Amino acid sequence: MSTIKDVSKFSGLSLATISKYLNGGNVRDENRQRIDEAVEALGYRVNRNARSLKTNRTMTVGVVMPTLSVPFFGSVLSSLDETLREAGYTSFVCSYDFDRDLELEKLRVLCNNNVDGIVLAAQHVSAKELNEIRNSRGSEMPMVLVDRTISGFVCDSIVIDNLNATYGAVEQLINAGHRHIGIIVGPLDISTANERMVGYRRALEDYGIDIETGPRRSDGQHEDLIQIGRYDFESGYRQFNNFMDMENPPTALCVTNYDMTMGAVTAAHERNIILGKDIGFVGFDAVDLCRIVSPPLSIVEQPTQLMGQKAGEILLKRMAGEDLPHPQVIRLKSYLHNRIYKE
Amino acid sequence: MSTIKDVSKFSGLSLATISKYLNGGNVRDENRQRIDEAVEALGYRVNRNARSLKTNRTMTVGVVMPTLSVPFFGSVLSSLDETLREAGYTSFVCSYDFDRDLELEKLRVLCNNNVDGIVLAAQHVSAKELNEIRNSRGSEMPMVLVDRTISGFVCDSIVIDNLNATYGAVEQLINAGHRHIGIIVGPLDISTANERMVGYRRALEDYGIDIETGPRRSDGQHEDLIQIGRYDFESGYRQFNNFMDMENPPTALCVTNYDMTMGAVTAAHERNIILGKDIGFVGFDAVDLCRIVSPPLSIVEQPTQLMGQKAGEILLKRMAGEDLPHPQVIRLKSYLHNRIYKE
DNA sequence: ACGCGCAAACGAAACGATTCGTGAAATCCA
DNA sequence: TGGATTTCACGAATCGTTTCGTTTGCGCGT
Repeated sequence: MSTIKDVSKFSGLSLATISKYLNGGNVRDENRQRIDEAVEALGYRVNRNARSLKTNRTMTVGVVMPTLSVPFFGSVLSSLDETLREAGYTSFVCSYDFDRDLELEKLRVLCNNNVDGIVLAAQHVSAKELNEIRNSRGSEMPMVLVDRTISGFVCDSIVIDNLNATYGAVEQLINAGHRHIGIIVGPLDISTANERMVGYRRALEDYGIDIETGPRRSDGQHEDLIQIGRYDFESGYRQFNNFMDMENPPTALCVTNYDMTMGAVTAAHERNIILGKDIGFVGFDAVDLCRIVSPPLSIVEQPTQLMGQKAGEILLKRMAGEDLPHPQVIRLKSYLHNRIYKE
Repeated sequence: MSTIKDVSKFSGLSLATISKYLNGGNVRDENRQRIDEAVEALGYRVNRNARSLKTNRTMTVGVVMPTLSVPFFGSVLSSLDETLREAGYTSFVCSYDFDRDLELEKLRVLCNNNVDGIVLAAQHVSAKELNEIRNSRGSEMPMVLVDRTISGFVCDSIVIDNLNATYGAVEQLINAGHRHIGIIVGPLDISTANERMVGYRRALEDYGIDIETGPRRSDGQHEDLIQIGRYDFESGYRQFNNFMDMENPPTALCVTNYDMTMGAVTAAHERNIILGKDIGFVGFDAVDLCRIVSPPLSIVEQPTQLMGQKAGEILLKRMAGEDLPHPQVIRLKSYLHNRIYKE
């Protein structure tokens, strides 16, 4: 592999001149040509390691996600990457596969590789650990949380207004006359799941509906209208069936992510339950489905693209050293595709 | 940020000794302690850039995928990452979002960042370009193709035996008595799609069934039993409907990836067609579905985990400098979950 | 007590870039 | 044409490691 020295020898110019030109500086036209020639002839390419050693910048961003098997994150990543790329940064993506230890390890590895910034959809990691990571180098590591936040950790974040997302969904079901409404949420240690549950609770509260409202089981107990899943297909499928197997099933259902929505829809099909007609239904994320299933489903759509873009923009600013008023928290609105069933 | 020099000063030992110890060398017990103390006290962490500059190794692997929004790749990535991680490597994932230019760019960027090896699910890039990339540094860059290959590019690859996958699927349909069988394949510039189509053709051929066999349209023309989709939900949905809208629809269908299978299943539900009963059906990848839908679907399952693992193993060997007999091509068998419909 | 051998510590030279201060050349204007 | 001013090239130091060849020092046997 040829180095800048070789280029220097080949062209008869000094190291400094070559370097300057390569970084966008001005050189005499004649020299520009000689350098170009030399670079071409030698197949020279800068050694990023050497450069980074001097400049303390790698022009890379580390991205850490819970998984890469869920389209939601794929979509966020895609626009995030685009935003960063336009500014000359490359994003390196890691998944921690929902694993606690791996989540921390990936963050550490990225830091050790001197990324210039980090985008993180956090789950298990604690505020203390995150602070440690953020301060694990000279200057504070630029960092943006997406989708999920960690309580107690003050940080730029781009999240969905999850509370109002489910609030709106449930509100719509209430307005359609439902009073006995179930919800399938995700693991409560994930901030989004928790917020979505709160939105559900608050909607019922605001409309004066006791969560325990509705028929009782024959043993006098209320059946639990909040079912906790694991954000996967299986959970949606199983919890939907749980609901339907109740003595007094809810008359409407809200399902709070893509995979679980798919699971619930599948289960419904199997039981010949027409969603939107036989029972009220609002799903999450599955916008393709909502266009295709008939009758169309009501779906909460999350602005994944925007989320990735905003995250990128803020991170870029931080990396550029702009100091914004400290914790920039952007709460994006979701959009409720509202399809009222008509005969 | 403190450097190894600081550690040296703090501990009173020389640079060389510290470095040696940090890289697993032997030092006197007393010194080991002093170094540990110093490292702890100063919060020292090695600078990977400086290290890489000297060693010419970064202990990182670049992974380039067509997209991150498809569970298939997510699953491959997960086991690949695990395999590499166990050997001390970190994998950095990039997606090219099906884009030609981006595919090349990502590869280049990775090379410039001095990854020690590359795993690639290739689509648009040419053999020539790949060779250029592979030789764009002193020694040949270790490289493994997964899932998709590029004709003319000689390289270690882990792929599915796609031909026999569809062959087996179609064979099963034939054995069940079908003679008028349709297939939905992906874009033919993707090697997997092409191979799957060939498998379909060959099965029909081997069983003496003319692809043109079956009833003709009223205008005397045969209708096309090979529909080309784009490997997405939409395609599966649309092409399924295309098939069913034919004058003489096929009596059985093979759908050749996850998203298109989901699309087809959705369309079938909408038309009240029971797959496996009303028409013969074999899908791809959607193993969760096959367990859940009733009657269960016949599904071709691809060994994604194994694929990631094998890719990792071979890459590790290459990076370690082992020279295996040149192009290692591993062709993994898919598994046909065969559910015969019974009343 | 002496020297031998081995293990461990050391000094210094890289690795391949950037950058700062300086000086030479080119350009300008009167 | 000469001096002022700008432009551009250069040398040398530096970033934080690893590593090679050498020296130091410890323990042991006789």
